[in-house]
Amino acid sequence: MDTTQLLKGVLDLAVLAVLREEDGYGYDILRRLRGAGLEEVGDASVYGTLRRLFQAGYLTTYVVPSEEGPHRKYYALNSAGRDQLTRSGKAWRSFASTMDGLLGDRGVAA
Amino acid sequence: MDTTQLLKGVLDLAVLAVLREEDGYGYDILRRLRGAGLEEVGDASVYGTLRRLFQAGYLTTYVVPSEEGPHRKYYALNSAGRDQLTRSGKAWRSFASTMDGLLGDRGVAA
DNA sequence: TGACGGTACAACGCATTGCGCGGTAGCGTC
DNA sequence: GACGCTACCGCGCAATGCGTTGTACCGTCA
Repeated sequence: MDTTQLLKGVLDLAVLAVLREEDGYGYDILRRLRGAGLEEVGDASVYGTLRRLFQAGYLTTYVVPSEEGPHRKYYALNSAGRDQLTRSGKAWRSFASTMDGLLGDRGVAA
Repeated sequence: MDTTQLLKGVLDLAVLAVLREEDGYGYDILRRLRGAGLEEVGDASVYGTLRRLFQAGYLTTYVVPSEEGPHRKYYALNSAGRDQLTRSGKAWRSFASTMDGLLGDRGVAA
């Protein structure tokens, strides 16, 4: 099972979705994603995605020094990010239902 | 909407699913995929995927000369291909439901 | 004190894979 | 005989997730 390829193009959406609930920093987001079921996400993927989303203008960021470890770079959704989350969410649902149609109503694995 | 990245890792599954119903040749599969909703699939992607799946041992192939055009290279699922279709289908459903969970039960776009 | 482990971030290069573009070729039509 | 549809393929590009390595902060425990 290679979740790697399935993640392509959806990790952005997953990160945006996780940030919708609450600001977060990389390491934290990584754990939230894994906790949600995406257990095979690599840390480098999350950090890279965050930088990409930030550069695309979907996130704001601020550094919070921690007294119990290294500093934490928090990321937060801005309005462009929320728009993007809505758009990507719609695209995902549409795509997913197309795939479900292709796989057959009775289910491939049934 | 960039379906390109969403397709990554799912085109294999889509092609296998289309072939489950009936043998097909590249150009035909392309039209079936587009008809099913994957309208932005490029022809090169389909031909490449078919070659990859064949090389992986999931497909058998045979050439049928056509009297109304160039020859057609048909592809058919073998038992390994059907197994793979089942596995990939399960992986897809599991992944999709994880994503749906992340997007929230009430829906992002609601 | 210093070795270890957990937290936290980032850079580098690799592998996969979908796509655009161009090319070859058979066939019918006008 | 130029065009257009069918049908297939090769080449190089771009996007993106990942493994690895490196940096650095902190507490614990020997």
